[in-house]
Amino acid sequence: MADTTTRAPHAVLAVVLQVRDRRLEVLLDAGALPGAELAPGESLEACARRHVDARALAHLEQLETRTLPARRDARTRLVTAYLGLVPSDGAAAGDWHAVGDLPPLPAGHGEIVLAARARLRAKLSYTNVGFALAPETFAISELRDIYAAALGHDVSPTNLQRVLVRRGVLEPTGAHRGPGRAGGRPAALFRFSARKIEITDQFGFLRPPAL
Amino acid sequence: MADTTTRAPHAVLAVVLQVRDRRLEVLLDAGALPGAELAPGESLEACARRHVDARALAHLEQLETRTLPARRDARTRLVTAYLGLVPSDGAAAGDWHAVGDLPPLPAGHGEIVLAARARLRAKLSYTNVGFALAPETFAISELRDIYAAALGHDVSPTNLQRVLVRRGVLEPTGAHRGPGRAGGRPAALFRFSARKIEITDQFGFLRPPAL
DNA sequence: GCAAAAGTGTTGTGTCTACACCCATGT
DNA sequence: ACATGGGTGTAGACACAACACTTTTGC
Repeated sequence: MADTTTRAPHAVLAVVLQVRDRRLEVLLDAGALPGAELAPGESLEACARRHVDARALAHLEQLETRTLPARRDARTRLVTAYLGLVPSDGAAAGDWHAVGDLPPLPAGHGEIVLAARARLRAKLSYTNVGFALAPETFAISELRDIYAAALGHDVSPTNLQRVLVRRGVLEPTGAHRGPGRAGGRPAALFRFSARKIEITDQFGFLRPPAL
Repeated sequence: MADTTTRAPHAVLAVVLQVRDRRLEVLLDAGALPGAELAPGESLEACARRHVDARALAHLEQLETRTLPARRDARTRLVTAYLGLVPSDGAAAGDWHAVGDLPPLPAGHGEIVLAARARLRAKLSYTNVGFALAPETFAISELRDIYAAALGHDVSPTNLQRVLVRRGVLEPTGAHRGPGRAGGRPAALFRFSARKIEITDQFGFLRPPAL
């Protein structure tokens, strides 16, 4: 439309995260978080997907909206940040950097990445978001590596399996993976029973009375 | 500034909640959520406080940003919603309505109120946000009524006290409230040990190894 | 003493951690 | 046989729900 230039700038940034080689990585574009100016009539979510390989995104959610100093003029500049997740076997094209070892970023981008990681860590504990980081099917040891990289601490495969199966988050496929070069028992393959986000641990306390 | 009218409209709405008479209530302004257009150079949070009695707000946090249909023209209209909380003994001036018995609201406002209530309910379980709904000091039975109204289900005073004290959220003041007309044991008065939000139940599961 | 309101004791249950042990495969 | 990697059994810790019981007040 002709009034495009009369709109105050509103940008959408995406923090796209992935686990590869046991590290949590974020997608950068020209040394910054990928993003775009919101076009007239465009939804925020559509804008977030615009500069990301949308097919690879298994999950996308809004993080927060901030005012950032503008790059050129001094006017208030609004930025809405999104968190996107890509499975570890997804098309990994792009400029991925380990979170926690990032190059210098534009003002504010670093904080947004940390907010995204904090959100991911919290949601791994009480939702099934893991599906968005894991391949379609996987062995528990593979899932363990993904959780450990995302959470930043070691995870016991024993308990990971039992917790997620008890909650109904994971289900066995019946298939098995062949053992590696050095032998070892074949690993059972699992899948996430749902591939969209759900809360799996609803009540921290104060649940409603049984009757 | 002279360029005010050239900015695309970005509004900030506030869902201000309060418990009064054992009901969760929301503040309305002229039949809609209170809000304002963002002024140039103004922060989102300052804008949210602008049309609310800012002294009474014990807590304010951002909810989400949406695109809503504009009221007059057909352009995309961005709205950032905030959740504000007022203690039950705060200055209650304003047009308060019971959540769940609201008059017809502008498009989208109803959903935002429900999102705010859902956020409050979740955070009551794993943070100390209760401080923002409760008076400075209170008896457990009073806190019970506040939690029950906000959560929408009955709450046991026995367990509420033990859970919150064990977590270090509540602490006894040592003072007691005189008994009512019909007698009864004097109630001990408590306070929240912190008056800003903290996470009190950090790990739902998968906590880091003990050593 | 009795009713009312508040607080404590105690038991049970569910969910998680930790760790020992058992199973299936390759060499 | 034995090393390697995967899975199961089980005991203990912890936090919360439920409910009975005791304490402190007014009448």
